[in-house]
Amino acid sequence: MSFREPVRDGTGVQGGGGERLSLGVAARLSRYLQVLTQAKKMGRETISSQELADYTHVNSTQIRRDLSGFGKFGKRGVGYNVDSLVSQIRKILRTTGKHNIALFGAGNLGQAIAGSDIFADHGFRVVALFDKDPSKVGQRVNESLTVRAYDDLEKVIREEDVVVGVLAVPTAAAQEVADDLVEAGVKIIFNYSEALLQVPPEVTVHTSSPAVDLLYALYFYLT
Amino acid sequence: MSFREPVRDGTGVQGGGGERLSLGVAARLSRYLQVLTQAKKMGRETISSQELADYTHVNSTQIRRDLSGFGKFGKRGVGYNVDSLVSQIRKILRTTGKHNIALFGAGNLGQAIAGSDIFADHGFRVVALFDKDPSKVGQRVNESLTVRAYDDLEKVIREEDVVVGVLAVPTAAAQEVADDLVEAGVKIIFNYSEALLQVPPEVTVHTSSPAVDLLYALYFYLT
DNA sequence: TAGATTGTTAATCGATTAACAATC
DNA sequence: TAGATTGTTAATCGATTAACAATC
Repeated sequence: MSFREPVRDGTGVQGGGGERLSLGVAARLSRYLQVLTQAKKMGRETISSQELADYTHVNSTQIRRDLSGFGKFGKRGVGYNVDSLVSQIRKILRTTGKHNIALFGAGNLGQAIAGSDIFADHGFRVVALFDKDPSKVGQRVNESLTVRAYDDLEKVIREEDVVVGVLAVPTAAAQEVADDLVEAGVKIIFNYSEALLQVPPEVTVHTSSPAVDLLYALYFYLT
Repeated sequence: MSFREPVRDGTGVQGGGGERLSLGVAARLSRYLQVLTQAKKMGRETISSQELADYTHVNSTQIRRDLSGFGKFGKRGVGYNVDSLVSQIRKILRTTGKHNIALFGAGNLGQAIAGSDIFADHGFRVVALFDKDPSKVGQRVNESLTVRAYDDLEKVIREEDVVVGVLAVPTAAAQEVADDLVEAGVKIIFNYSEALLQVPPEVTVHTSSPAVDLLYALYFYLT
């Protein structure tokens, strides 16, 4: 079977061609990748679709179906090789490269993000940390990051090739930063504040919502 | 997926009776609630299904469909009353009560969570903050929270009626805390570490995954 | 071999969307 | 009234699941 020709079979699964994945498939592949990355760190060599299902809360048949649309990655009776599945999914999601992030807000949350591996593990690099508080500017938060002045935003975004802006600022300040990011040409904004951000249609905002997930889990606990 | 519900009328929509919502409906209602809560804070009196769609990334027809399954909450030509929709959804999700949370880890992330409104806005109250570092025990992190000794876990969980444990601890420490929470009878664990937690089937783990959402947004940006 | 797990099919359920009458 | 937006239908698409042969 050739992977050149775009295979459209009505299942929403495609060959390795040039077409876009559906929203659902892309979201699920990203989740598999997260679990696989961590499994790799823990020294796991193989993982079964059932284990992936336990960790991602996606049905194991769905997982096998998602993966088999792109090739035969598994080994019957054994499972999937963690290493090779990671590279396969990265290829499918086209996220094999490095992508630069600018982080806003050097408070508790900003420092927690700067010090975490969550972004780094997936090819994202925090290349700049901004804060409006002049007394924080110049402060070193880890080996490679120093708090920069907010006024340098546009220049830094351009020079460092930043594609994602992450907002760890107070809710009241979030819209202004978002506006400045849009102005500077950033197309993806990750919002950790509670603000409902107004942005042009070509810009994607993702608002982090731990309480939403909690409400949802609680519903099933209570009923 | 561990939650199966009985099939009703084929539309996935139900009357206001006592039945369980489907996973999808419960998840979406929770998201509407988040946006409505913030809209209320901003002084909005009404909101249209289209605005809700913009903020939640759920189709506006889907939103109207979800809501109309429980009653006629909107006013044609006007939209939905924010206040009344908030109480309606809370009623549907049965989250009108208060629920207590125990937070683990008094580092940057733990302090960020303790100082945020995200949980409080949805009826969750952080009633205890634990840390294993003896030098942090007794430290005050805000008006009502003082870092407690990890050894008091079981006693505090029982006395304070804690239903959710939130892990803001290093990845290497997460499994041990999870085990102790399970032991103490907690059924919902919210995991901010990268660890893949092993828990019994009756316990729900939600692992926060900002990088996953980012990967996913990036895919659509790059293609 | 025996046990385990993939890859795949087929049936059903739920989500998505366009369209539009009802009505505020 | 005129414009806006809900509530609802119908068609289609994607997700979910059980089941099981293939095969490691």
